[in-house]
Amino acid sequence: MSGRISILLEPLDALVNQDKILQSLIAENLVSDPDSARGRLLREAARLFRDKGYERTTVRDLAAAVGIQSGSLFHHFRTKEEILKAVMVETIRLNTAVMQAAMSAADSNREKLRALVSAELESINGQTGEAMAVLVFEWRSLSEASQAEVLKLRDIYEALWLDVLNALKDEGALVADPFVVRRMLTGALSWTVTWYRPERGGLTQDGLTDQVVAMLGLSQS
Amino acid sequence: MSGRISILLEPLDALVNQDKILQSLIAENLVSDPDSARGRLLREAARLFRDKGYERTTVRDLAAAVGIQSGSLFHHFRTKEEILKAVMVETIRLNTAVMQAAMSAADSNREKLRALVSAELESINGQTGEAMAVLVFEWRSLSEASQAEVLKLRDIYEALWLDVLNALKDEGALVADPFVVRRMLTGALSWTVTWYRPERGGLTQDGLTDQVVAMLGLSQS
DNA sequence: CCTACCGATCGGTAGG
DNA sequence: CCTACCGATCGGTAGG
Repeated sequence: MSGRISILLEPLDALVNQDKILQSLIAENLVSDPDSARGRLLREAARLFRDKGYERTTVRDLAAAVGIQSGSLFHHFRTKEEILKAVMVETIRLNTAVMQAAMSAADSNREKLRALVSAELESINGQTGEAMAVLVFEWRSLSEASQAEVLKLRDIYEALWLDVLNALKDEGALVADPFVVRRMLTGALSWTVTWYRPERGGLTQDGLTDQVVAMLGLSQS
Repeated sequence: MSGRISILLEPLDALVNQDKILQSLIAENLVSDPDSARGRLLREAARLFRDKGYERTTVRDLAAAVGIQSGSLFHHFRTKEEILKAVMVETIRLNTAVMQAAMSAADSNREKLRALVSAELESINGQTGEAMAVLVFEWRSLSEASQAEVLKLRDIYEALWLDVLNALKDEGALVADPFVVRRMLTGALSWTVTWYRPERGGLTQDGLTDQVVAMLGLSQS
């Protein structure tokens, strides 16, 4: 599982697999088609929110990013906050699906944890528009009503993590409390968006995943 | 070191010690006296920035928190951003001093790491006005000129962490890369501000420190 | 999806 | 430290 060939193939497999999942979610109307007007707006919004923050991103920035006038935005969304909510809802839906697929492909709990870490790092730092970092850092910009709505989806997502961490605890592989570990990982992984620059060389995303797993005291199996 | 008495005394010792450090920093004009107009404003600003974010905090919020009119703020600070910079500078100065003291009191590298984790958790979640969380989460709200200025102080602070982590790596106690571990810890520890509520019971700050150390695979000594 | 514009609020200023 | 106010910019609207 750690030979030279799998290192080359894994990212490719993951990409193909992720595209299949995306297509089926679009078909079920759970996420927007990236080629639609709505989809393109959400992708640009996610990028802007991630890079400069929700509060510092104006409706004029959002409109300019997709080449329309600011007033035209409100044909698609009633408020700016609704755009933030949509970004979060679609991000979490896609990621939950991607992670469930990655989990079912893994045999051991250690591999499952590695898959979760890897997928979340990809979602936070990836160029594909799924900005998990927005979900984490802009949470308090969401109205309470929207928070409650997104929280239901988040609970499902978090349950994936807790199941694996609890299993590792039962195995004796994990010493610390699974709940605390998950919260620490949420902070640690999202924080990578501020410093991790894979395009500058150095640590690959796979190498970073290894480091996270090593930090937890779990060998790579 | 882990008897019933030390559990009771440690927090008190830490408080007394921290106050001594604060007094000497005030004497050197490195941080503002908490009882001065400037000091009270910075303390309220830190709390507001931490709780609702810099962008969402208006100059009118800041003025109201100390009972003056918004225009009067600009007698003390030329711009709102200057207030943010002052909060960050004074926070990092105080914390560097507190940490250096904690380090010199510790014998082993494991104890030093524990002291660093404990001090940072206190600075992030404490009620004493030293809001490390602001330094982390509002970094991008700082102008580039101010960032460069604060960065010099941060480098000293980060060096404290890297020295201890590198020593633990050399001892064989740490498996992962010290640099990566420190960045992960930055995210993990600051993220506690969003979920950790010691006043609600449950995990104590000491217990949380234990969990973090346990998560890193380092026993409590 | 555009043009034209709104009321509110923002950070900051002038003069005392 | 206050009163009174500013220009700019914000999210959002009306009518086409």
